[in-house]
Amino acid sequence: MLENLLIQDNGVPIYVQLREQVLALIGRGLLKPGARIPTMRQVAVALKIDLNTVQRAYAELERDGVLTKQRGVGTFITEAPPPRNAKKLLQEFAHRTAAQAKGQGIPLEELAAALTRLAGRA
Amino acid sequence: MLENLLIQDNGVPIYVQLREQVLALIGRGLLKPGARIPTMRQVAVALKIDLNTVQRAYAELERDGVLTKQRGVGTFITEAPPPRNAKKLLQEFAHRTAAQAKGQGIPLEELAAALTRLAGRA
DNA sequence: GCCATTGTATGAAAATATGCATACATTGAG
DNA sequence: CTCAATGTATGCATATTTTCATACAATGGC
Repeated sequence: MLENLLIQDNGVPIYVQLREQVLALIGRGLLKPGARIPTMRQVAVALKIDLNTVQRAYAELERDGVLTKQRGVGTFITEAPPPRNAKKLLQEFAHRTAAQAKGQGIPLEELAAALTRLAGRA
Repeated sequence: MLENLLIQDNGVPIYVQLREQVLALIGRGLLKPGARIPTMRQVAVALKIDLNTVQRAYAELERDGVLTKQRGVGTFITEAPPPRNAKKLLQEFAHRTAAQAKGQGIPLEELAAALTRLAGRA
């Protein structure tokens, strides 16, 4: 997985870049549920960033139910996605995504189409 | 143009968000070469951010040859701006969104449907 | 039990981002 | 020339981000 990570000096905080890239890898299916991901120390060394910075990224991913950390063992992709009030969650997520897309100048129709295509490949 | 700008509290520096969104608007064709864009003060007031922050975003865009600032006059899109790939932007955004949705346990099909509904109400 | 591995925690320092206030410099309209 | 509009610049305060150093805690293999 380490070879798929790249930290850029573009003003975006390192922990944000790392968090988004892990999410992207999961989305592409390169990281499957239950899979082990590199230790925080490995990531820190490989990307030449601080352990605390990795910790922050991992912590946020765990807070979002994406990762599960096990002390002394390692960190893994969460097996079952967090089950919550699915409808409310979906609506909130959709609105947030719509706002982000609008900010990027991306038409919602095109985004919806792209997501449908991605869903088809699952 | 101001109505197409949206600053979020997602850890990404404000000046980065602003810079990227201006680039997105150009790539989308909503800002054409030679067109005048809002003054830095207008942006600062409209988005409720600091003048210095706008200045930084505009400065980087000028450094990249995207904008041309004229003291006492205004700021304009450079006549021959570097091309921006709208498709790539959409794909990247879609993948990122898909990853986030997956991490939240949201089926892409449902998200796509929800976004389509939101698009219809525009 | 020992111990290497891995995650967790803390405190300090430096760099960066943001807001706030203020002032200066240039341009064009009148 | 006068003046409003606009970009440019500076200093200070605060919060955030990152690095550095160091230590603690739990797990599993031996």
